[in-house]
Amino acid sequence: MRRLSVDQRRAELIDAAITVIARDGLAAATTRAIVSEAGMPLGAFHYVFASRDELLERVIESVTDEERLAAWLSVDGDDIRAVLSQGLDGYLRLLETDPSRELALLEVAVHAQRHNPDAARAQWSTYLRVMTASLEHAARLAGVTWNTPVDEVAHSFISALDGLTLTWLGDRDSVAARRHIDFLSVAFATLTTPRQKDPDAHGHR
Amino acid sequence: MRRLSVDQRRAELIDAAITVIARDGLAAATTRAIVSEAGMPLGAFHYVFASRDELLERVIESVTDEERLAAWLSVDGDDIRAVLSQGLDGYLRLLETDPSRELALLEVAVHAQRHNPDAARAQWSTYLRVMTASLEHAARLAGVTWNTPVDEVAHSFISALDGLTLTWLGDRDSVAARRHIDFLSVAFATLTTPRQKDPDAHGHR
DNA sequence: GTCTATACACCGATAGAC
DNA sequence: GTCTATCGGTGTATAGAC
Repeated sequence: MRRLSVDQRRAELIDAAITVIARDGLAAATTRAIVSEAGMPLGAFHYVFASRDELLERVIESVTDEERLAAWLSVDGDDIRAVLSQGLDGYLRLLETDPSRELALLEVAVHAQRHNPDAARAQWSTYLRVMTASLEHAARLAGVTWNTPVDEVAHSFISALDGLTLTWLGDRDSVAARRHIDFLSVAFATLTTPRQKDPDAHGHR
Repeated sequence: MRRLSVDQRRAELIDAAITVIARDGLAAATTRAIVSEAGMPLGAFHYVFASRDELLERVIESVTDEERLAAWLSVDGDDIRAVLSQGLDGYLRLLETDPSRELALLEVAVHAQRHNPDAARAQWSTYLRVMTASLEHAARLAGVTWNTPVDEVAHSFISALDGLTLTWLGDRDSVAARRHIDFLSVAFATLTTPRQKDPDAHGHR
């Protein structure tokens, strides 16, 4: 009937899988539930994916952590503490808006950790790279430089973000989460030093 | 043959379930796999539990987060930064020793988040209470007081611990984790102030 | 009370009709 | 290329023998 390209079908199935996992959990995301969500017959599944596991791999890969970090693009201001705080708050708002989606990503990540450690590690590298770029962007905005290697800062920041996510999903306490964000902003701000725009302004020439 | 009390059977099945989940993952923890691990016939399962879900509920309840916090009991020293660092490092060593167990706890927690939010919240309260006590203990050891409400500090600390866990499970980078621990120790130390042992030593009398 | 045997639903995957 | 019908296997739960 409807004639779709293989790539198109793959994309629709990946999308449908994320929807089902977010709504009903990973265990309920059976091949049948996924094709039903996508409005396709069961046969279409194994026509474009070798197995359910292969689909889940593709789900991991498609889950761009950049999504999580999109909040960073809209921040501004010249105070590093405020910039970090805005970025974290933007992410928290994302979390509040769609908690079950974040829970779904967590489920898939934990599943991958056990069933496909290599893919999980690779995804983690991407996450680190994007976070490093975001932190450099934030420092540039606020007119500061990181006084600690930025990839080390990024590691700590990712850890803080993971913790914020897990804790909020557990207690749904947004007030406490925002207090925590304040604490984190101050803590990370101590890893920066003001940047001299012009060496002559402070120089020894 | 062997005559066991219902309570005894329940405890053995819960224990077997944790073993199976740690080894093979939550999805593989079927009733058959669990009774097999416990050395019981399948019929014994539904004799003491109404369903697989009921068992998983009991698993959540039995998973004392106090385990995670046991590391705190062995720390000493009179520098708050060092005490916090030791506590976190002790937990990291626990994580390094038995990663699949922590992964199992994470899987169960995520599952509970979706299938039994109330139990998950209750468990979280316990966690917060124990962490609060640990932090008070740490401050006493180091001769300082928290200058922020201790339950707020505990919330942040749990978030940091959750992040440490999730990040380490993702990248298995112990060097980076220990650098992060140093950062956290310094950051949390700023929330304390030295305590006067004796008012007269500094007093105005 | 304890355990064996089995019912019944649903899983992933495929063969083969169209 | 697309989809229906079905296979073999495994899941939870239970009925009934001991």
